[in-house]
Amino acid sequence: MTYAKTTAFTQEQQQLARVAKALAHPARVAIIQLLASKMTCISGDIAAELPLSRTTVTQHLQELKALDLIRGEIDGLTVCYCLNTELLRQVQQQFAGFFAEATVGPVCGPGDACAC
Amino acid sequence: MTYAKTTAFTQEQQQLARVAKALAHPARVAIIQLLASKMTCISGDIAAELPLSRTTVTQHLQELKALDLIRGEIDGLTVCYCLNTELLRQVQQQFAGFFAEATVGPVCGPGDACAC
DNA sequence: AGAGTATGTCGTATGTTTACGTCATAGTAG
DNA sequence: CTACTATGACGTAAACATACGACATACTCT
Repeated sequence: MTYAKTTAFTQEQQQLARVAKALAHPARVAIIQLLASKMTCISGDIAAELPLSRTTVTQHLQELKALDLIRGEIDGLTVCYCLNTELLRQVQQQFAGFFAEATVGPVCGPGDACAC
Repeated sequence: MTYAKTTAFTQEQQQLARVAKALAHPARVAIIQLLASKMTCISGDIAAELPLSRTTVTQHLQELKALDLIRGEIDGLTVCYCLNTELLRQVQQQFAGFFAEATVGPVCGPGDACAC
């Protein structure tokens, strides 16, 4: 196991990292923004809007779906993806908490507040 | 070039993805939390607090440093890492904006508001 | 049924990340 | 100067991510 030594970290850290990973590719960021901007849940139109092959887009969609950040519902021939706004709001809180924690300190530059 | 087709996405999307990638590993999340919790900028003590070898921790530190999320200053024999709170605040805003955009929609479940 | 369309799965080539041992460097202390 | 400590750089093996073409499935329409 020379990889993924994710055990031994807190659940909180692992969860944050997992979601961050989902956002760690421009295509997935773009997908979420797309789904947010269109009220209607589009399907394979997503693929058409991105500069990637349909196969690759499907792959990104599956990744987001695996984390339940988006949901897919079959509607006849097409598939309808929508944001899981409920979960997104939770994630939002999680990130907000993390950043709040990380930004409380004083600015630390050359000769600044930090005690180095 | 079968990888990193990050061109063709907006600067905003790329930037968000870049930072998300930095947070996409529990060790890096832990490092930032550690630096935030200790007022003083510790150095290789970080390695001692994490369940990873010193080499690996250094690698994660370099990754965070490459994005300028943390700064390292040599103080004699030890090195002093501190959060770049200035930049972190910017990133915080960026994520806040993204999530604000993503969470405005209605909840979309089976038979819910979305027009599928 | 048969043609056509929308999706997802599979295989695969290539690039990237993770983790770590070993070595080189540089300051510290005796 | 010599031994010692703290760091980072280098090399490397294994796991993972990305991108995509080709195939399989399933629904629609005539």
